[in-house]
Amino acid sequence: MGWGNFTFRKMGEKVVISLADCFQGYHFLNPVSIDRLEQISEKLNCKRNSVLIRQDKIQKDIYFLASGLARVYYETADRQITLDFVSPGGTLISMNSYVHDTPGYENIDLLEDSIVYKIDQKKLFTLYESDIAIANWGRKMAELEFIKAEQRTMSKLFNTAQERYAELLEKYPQYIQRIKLGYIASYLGVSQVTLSRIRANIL
Amino acid sequence: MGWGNFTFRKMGEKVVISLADCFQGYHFLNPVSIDRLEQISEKLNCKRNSVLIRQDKIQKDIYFLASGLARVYYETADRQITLDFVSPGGTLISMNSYVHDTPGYENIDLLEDSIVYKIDQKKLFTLYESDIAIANWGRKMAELEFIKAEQRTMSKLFNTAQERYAELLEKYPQYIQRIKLGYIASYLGVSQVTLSRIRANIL
DNA sequence: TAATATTTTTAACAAATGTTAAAAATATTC
DNA sequence: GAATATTTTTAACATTTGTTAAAAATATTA
Repeated sequence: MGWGNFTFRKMGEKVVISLADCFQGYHFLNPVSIDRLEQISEKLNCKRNSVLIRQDKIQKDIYFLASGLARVYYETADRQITLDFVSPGGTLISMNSYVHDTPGYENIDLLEDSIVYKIDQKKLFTLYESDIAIANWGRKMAELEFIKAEQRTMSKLFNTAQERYAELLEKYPQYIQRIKLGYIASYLGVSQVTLSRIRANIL
Repeated sequence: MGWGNFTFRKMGEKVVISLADCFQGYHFLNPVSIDRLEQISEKLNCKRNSVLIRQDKIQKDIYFLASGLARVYYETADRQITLDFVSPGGTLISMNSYVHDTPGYENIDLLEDSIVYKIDQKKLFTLYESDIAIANWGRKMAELEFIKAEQRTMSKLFNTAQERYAELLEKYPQYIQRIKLGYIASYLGVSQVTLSRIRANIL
């Protein structure tokens, strides 16, 4: 998950990341193993507002976002909290579902028309048992996703909402303008009213 | 720590987890692979208040806590935030350091005299390349640590400090009484004064 | 056990943020 | 492009939590 590490082209141009680059984003992989992973992948064209993963459904498969934009959020009866925005090259996964075959916590929606690759979990688990390069790639994926999640946690613990908003603006101006303030506010951990106040101070 | 310690000794319940059980906590492992892991492990007897991992040092190795109690925390110039308490059977790791060989975020101290096993990261990485069972065990470790961290995040996002304190009390009554309120307060994400108010309400 | 040090609770006040509701701005649809 | 719907900002007020400092309780040391 997370904002991909890929540099953006000119504003307005649509970023498209290849599936192989999504894989290699975690770890070097030899061509044979890449081919094996591609064979258990399926390309999907999804419309804006599609729901990829729902917290009440078992969603074992992994998605790689080739283009578009996604939002990851948790939900209770009365609240919805945005955990992350994911840009092309990023991974969309409900780790709990992927690991335990049970419903996870996260909902994942697409905020834009997107291209995603779906990897069949069952077939991936089979590859883990037979291909040590893929097993280590899968290890690396979990490790790096852990670190990304940890960085988000750290940022939320130690930086003010104002600092984090400024960071977002600087790092991803092209996306922020397309995302509803309510989503951003819940990502920052404040109410939308407070985010409006922050914006009024900054601008 | 008088009162808590007394209770503990009286109950005669010092928990000790074997190294093999620490390993198997993540995933089944065959005896041959367990043996390989044990060969790169070192048993350490550590005193209360020992520092295992410091955020400003590279600490690549992993520790398994066989007995005792540990605290994981992040620190800045003006604040210290407790992330987790770890009880026997748990793993002590600075994931960023373990993965990237760079200083991580976490400090880990022992709150009690403890027995820990240290696993040499370099040798572990070598095993990952040659033993597919260990590679998948390492994958499982990262995946399950991710899920544990996610659960902590979820709990902090959706439960009140009061609810989380009640949970702690129920889950680790024997430990909580031995931990300073300041540590618990920062784990809950409130000031110590607020935690005192919570306790006054509950009791 | 007395003396000292540490930890926890309480009190008073200040500051920050949430809530509700209405107005303004912007986007979408026909 | 006008009408409608959605999103964002602003205002007023209430509530929560943090801060500081002192008192009380508990633990440690000699």
